[in-house]
Amino acid sequence: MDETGFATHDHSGCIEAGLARAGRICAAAGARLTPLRRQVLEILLAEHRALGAYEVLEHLRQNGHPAQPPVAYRALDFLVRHGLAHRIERLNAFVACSHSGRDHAPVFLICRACGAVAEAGWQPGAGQIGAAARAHGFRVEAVVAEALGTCPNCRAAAP
Amino acid sequence: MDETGFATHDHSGCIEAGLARAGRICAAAGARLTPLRRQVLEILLAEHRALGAYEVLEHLRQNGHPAQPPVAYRALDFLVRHGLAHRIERLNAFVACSHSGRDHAPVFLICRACGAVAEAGWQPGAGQIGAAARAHGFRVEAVVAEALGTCPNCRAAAP
DNA sequence: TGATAAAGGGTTATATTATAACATATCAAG
DNA sequence: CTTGATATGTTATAATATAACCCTTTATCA
Repeated sequence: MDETGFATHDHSGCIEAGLARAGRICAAAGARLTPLRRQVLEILLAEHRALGAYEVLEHLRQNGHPAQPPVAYRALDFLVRHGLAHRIERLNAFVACSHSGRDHAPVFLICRACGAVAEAGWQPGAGQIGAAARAHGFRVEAVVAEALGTCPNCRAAAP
Repeated sequence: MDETGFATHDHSGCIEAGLARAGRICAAAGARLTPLRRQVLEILLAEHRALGAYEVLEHLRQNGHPAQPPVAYRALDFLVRHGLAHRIERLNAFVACSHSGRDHAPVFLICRACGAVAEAGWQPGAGQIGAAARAHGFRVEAVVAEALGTCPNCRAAAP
């Protein structure tokens, strides 16, 4: 499975697959997926929404880890650097990556009602941001693309 | 002038035009462009970059206004609600709007080197975010679209 | 006009998000 | 084993943002 979207699915398999994929990516990159980093990724994978760093910290503490803020931020930073998680700017929060490829440019669909975050791929350089950049002579190095709205599940529940 | 981009231009005229436009928009909307709000807008217009709320606050204080944080945040919130300024999520900062129309969906080009922010219009619903939303059955209500990179001036200066 | 509701602004305190700085521990390479 | 690099633990604090309260100004209308 490359992308989960808002569809319901087997979540335990989803977590296992995410952890396995993370192991492969880190091995290939020569990066160390330590128990702490793995645990933070597991926390993110267990939700289908973005978690704030202090929420992650709370989960760590509930797991018996007496962590201080830098512990969460450093692990999250590692995951983001290696493409295993993404930062959602609009929410000051982090979400597990649900795409396989490295170096993808994601666009996020964030549900206001339930907090779920779907991740879709896109072509940086193509489309309207690319056109605007070319028109201004601007060289794009990173893109933040986040849409807020309502997911189909929540519209079905409260239309 | 509808858009400034990264081109150099007459800045005093730029500020005056922005304030005049703000006056028209507020009059049309029945909103009050009070001296404080006008002053904050003027501070934003005087730079071509995004300013943090505390930077705005610092400018207010230098102008003799003994302001506390809520003063800046409330004025910025007003400007954003009325489309006179935009919040740049990636920077936790605010920039004066450089487009005429109300209810436009902006995309921002943010230069890493000089901090300048250019604003381009776009068609929400069209393009790749719209396509991703349709594919997921997601209803988009607001979009954050921000590109980080280098502007032509900075690439010319340090290629 | 004067009462009154609604909006704006002043101020204090505090919540939330994020990082600097330094000590200790663990790992990988020679 | 030792050494350099990476990771983690810990304290303190910086940076961003808002709650809550009070008073003033503005708009509305009997």
